[in-house]
Amino acid sequence: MRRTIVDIAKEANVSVTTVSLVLNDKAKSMPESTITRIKDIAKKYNYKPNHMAVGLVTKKSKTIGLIVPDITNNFFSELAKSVESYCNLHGYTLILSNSNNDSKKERLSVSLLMDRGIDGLLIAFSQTESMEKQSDFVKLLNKLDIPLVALDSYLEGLTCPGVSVHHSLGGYIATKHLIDLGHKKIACITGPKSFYTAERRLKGYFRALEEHEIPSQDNLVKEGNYSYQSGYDATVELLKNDITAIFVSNDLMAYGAYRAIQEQGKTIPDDISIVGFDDLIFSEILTVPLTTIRQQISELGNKAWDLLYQGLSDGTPTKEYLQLEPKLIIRKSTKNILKEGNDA
Amino acid sequence: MRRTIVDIAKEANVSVTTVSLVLNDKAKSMPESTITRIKDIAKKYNYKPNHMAVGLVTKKSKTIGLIVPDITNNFFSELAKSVESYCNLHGYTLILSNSNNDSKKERLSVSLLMDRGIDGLLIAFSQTESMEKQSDFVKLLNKLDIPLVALDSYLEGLTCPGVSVHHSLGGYIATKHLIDLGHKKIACITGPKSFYTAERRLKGYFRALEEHEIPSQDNLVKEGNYSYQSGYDATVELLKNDITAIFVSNDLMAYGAYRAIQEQGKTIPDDISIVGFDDLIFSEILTVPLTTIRQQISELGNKAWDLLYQGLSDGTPTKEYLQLEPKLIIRKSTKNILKEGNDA
DNA sequence: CTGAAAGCGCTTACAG
DNA sequence: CTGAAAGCGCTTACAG
Repeated sequence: MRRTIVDIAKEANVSVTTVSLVLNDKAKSMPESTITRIKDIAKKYNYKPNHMAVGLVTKKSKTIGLIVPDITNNFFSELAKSVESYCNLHGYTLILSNSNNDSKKERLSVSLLMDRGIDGLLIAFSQTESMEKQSDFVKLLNKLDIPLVALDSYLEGLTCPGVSVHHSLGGYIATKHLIDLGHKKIACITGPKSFYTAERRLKGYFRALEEHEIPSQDNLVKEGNYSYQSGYDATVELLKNDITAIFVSNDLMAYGAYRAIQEQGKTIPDDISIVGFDDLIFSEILTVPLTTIRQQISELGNKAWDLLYQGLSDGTPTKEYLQLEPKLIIRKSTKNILKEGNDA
Repeated sequence: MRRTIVDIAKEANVSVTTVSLVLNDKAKSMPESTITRIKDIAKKYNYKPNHMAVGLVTKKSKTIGLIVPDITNNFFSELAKSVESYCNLHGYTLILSNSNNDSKKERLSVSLLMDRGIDGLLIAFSQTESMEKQSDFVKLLNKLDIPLVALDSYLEGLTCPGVSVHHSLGGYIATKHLIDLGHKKIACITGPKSFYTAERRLKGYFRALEEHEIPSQDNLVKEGNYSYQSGYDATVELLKNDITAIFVSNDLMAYGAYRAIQEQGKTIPDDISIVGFDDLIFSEILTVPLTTIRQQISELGNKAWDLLYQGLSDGTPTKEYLQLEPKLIIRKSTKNILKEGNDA
């Protein structure tokens, strides 16, 4: 049977006030004997305060919500894992919610979680909706009376802090790597342009080209939807042009590109160099291991937590949007076409 | 500002009792006018009952816990997604906890969740510990006063219901498929034998062999740890024998097998047929798509929820352990070696 | 320094 | 049929 603070007070012959004070380490000058007596009894019964009772009076649930588009996506499960560990470390519990890339479900999740009385909220937005429709959602979010942090995504007009990998820098680094290897005819397979991540990565691609005075060509940029099949399809199209390299906006599409290239009897990296983005575990074990951009997800979770915790502790209300440095992982899918040597 | 039941009672000129009754649809013969008046006011203020207050008096948190070894593993994230959707459907909230394959952390999670006042618990056990050490954990679990269901794993002596894929049947089907294709020299790469899943799958392999009067050979069974590298290593060893097929206990190890086979200049399925287990998304997009055993994870989540819900609703206390039928997905990595045709 | 008491926002016997 | 009141298990001003 679960004991209450009253049970302990009785057994220790003190008031519940005293028990509460002692157990919360708020007892100042109290006889050491009383303190140990109370603590001993609490330990004996393995006393744990009733979470709901505490929450009712303190108005804190010690719970935080995390909304992701799809926990099945490895990026988000890594993120959830990281965030969960930080939550636990600080005595918070994580409630996970999948929006299934559906903005309706996303809004529903927000209100469900709010009704639950979460103390803070982390959201990785699904980005499948037009800006206009989002504007009232943004308004709602800005009015929330709990700290909020945006993960790996952003909505126009949001006033909360956020954190993501520096996607445009990633696109830049990937493209620059190709340029440094002597490539000039560099295509790009981007994700849906309405996605924050895709748009930023594409921007990096353009910037790298521009900086090196390589004119960009519309027909060398194809839009996929981050799926394997779309990577395949885009590559089939792209291969009709005279290209030597492709920057692919995520690894999954890069796998599709591999297939298309192989089917055309061409080889990687001899005929076509490929750089991906994400560094899925499979990228390393491909027959031709994929050169790609790695996102440091656990660091992302760390920063996200820091940002949230700042809000939770009512520190200075940071509104900054952090961008973490992505990392180029050079493997075997890119080749230097200047010298007669092999890869990078 | 968040309204309370008192605010609504005042505005509607009724008692809080009445408001509570109406809002919980427990009002029997009450003037329709009063009901609508109260409901309208509630809607106007977007009233939501304070979750902690309700919980304090009803002793229900409408929260359930899910402990998994590693959410980063696609199997568990699929499972979590499925479970979460059923929870939400029934008005429950899911708290996710990672045990990181660490039984200490697993026990900690259980007590943390219990302290939180969850109404039910789903656990996919990490199976990295000896049976003896587990026995007190089992005792603790059996004493829990909330419904519990075991997921895809089991501990000796547990008295709760559970559900998993019928692993031994999966191993059987996989091996029988190979036998049906004319193979007789069939190796097996198993997972850690201390794992429930690995042990069961291996058992299925043996049963299929036995039923077809193919003697099993110790040197044709290698134990891996479910990792890519271990699949590779095991295959290198196995290839020293005269074999024509391998049943690999999970897809990731099968990928390692692919690499080893390829490095030896052999081809799949012409020289070696391979059957995996899991059906990861990558299995389909391999150069030689992998024949494998698919676990129907969303159904698993469904059944798990049903089992838990039965306990939650205090129905008949089922103690059954359900085993779901696995599905053979035939692709290109297995070949019929009897007739001169091609694959299955 | 300690304890009695109010109060957090609900639900639910129990009277009227 | 309705409402006053007790009570869920805590925390925290406020008196003594």
